[in-house]
Amino acid sequence: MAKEKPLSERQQNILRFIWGYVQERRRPPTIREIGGSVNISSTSVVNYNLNKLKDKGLLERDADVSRGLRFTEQALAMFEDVGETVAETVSSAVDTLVRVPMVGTIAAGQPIDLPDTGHALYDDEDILAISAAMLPGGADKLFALTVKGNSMIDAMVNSGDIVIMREQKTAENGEMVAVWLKEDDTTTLKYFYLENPDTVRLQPANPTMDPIYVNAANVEVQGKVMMVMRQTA
Amino acid sequence: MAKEKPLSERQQNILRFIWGYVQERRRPPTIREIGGSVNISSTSVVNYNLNKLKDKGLLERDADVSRGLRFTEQALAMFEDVGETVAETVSSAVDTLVRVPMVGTIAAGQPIDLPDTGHALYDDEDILAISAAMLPGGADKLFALTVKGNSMIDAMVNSGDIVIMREQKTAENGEMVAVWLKEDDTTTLKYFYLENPDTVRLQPANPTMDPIYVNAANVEVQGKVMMVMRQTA
DNA sequence: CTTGACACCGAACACTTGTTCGTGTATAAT
DNA sequence: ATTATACACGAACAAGTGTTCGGTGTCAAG
Repeated sequence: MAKEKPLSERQQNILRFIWGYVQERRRPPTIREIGGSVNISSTSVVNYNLNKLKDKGLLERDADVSRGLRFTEQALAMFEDVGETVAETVSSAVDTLVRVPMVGTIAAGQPIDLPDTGHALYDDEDILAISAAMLPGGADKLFALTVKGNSMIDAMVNSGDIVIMREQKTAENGEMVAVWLKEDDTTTLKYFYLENPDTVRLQPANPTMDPIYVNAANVEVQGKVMMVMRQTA
Repeated sequence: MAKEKPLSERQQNILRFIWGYVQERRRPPTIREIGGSVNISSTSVVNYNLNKLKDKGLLERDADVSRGLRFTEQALAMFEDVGETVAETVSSAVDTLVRVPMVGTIAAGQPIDLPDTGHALYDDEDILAISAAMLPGGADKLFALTVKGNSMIDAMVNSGDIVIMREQKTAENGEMVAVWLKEDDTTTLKYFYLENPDTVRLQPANPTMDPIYVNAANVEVQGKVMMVMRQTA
């Protein structure tokens, strides 16, 4: 792309006019309509300026057709910065969401049923949407479970709470995970620490409660807890 | 509007072609382009069919200009029913979200700073978006606070959790509320019960903990707790 | 069988629209 | 002083595009 000079005032006015015209009439303007709006009486001056805007990467032109103008993505981004259309604003807002399927429940006495790959099959009402900033790492392998029973109070998790998890078979120290304790037939949500190759410390979220130490062979990591949500109304 | 006959196959094909052409090239097609796409060799037959679609309320036509076609809202709704455009799908998805401003913190030793009316002024990064189904009653008067300190563990709320609240000065029995206890200089989050006109029972969320009974005059309700969210990753 | 409505068609035409040409002015660089 | 570039302009032209006209064929109703 040619090295860019700033847009002239006339060129800015042309862009604004084209934008407004497209919003209102759902088609691009003609050379003569553009000229009329910015007080250019000659079609060749309009043509010259449109070619400058094309050189600057803001317009595409189709030759030898009527109304052969189109904004480039760069130009559309420029207009988005100004926030001029609801549709584009909306579209960019949705890019900042992740959509998490509600796939079932979690209770102490059974391992989690992990979801099948992908969740395009879920109905909208089984999808929980939330700001992506709340769930770093993107939407990959996320699912949500509803908690049944009071057995996870040590994790500061109540019955009825929603736990959002990311499928994961191993854990890093300090991560909150769902683990299935094979000998106890129990699922628990706790912070994971590998004390030594044989021993795992599982630390409750409630800081007033003591950790438990279990044999590493007894621990089956089922997922990383990304978020807990409690509806209170 | 004239009594409508069903669209002919040719007319359906014309509408589909126009739709696809507009999506791809960002301008309406010419009479001749339409004719070429549906095997009509005569511009007057295309003209005749476009006028029929206009009579049926599906197109608007501007006379004596090139590419003077536009879908009516009725036609756009028809296409939406088919779910053909991302923009409209996205727009309807966003209608199922609420956007909650993050306005500050909540700690035991101070009353909440309630936000000013409206939150159009907040930056995007201070807005938390979440499925509307999770927050019944709509977006009115919602705000979010980050918890500071461990003093709300009895509410099953950890330091760092996010509390979403709706501004409210009174409470119904069974609602979880933020209350400022004047004599104690304390904010607490508890389930509210008016035991008698003079006495309020404040019930911790943790079912293993005992309630407190306070003089109703000592209690200042500051908002209803709608949701608690804990990031664990 | 006749009539009217509808759908279709080619051709001509009028108008719209984009491109090209030749020219002029101002400014910056050489 | 000269040259190059940017910007500007009116006019002419070619091509694109929509409208109109006169006509044909099919089908349903009377």
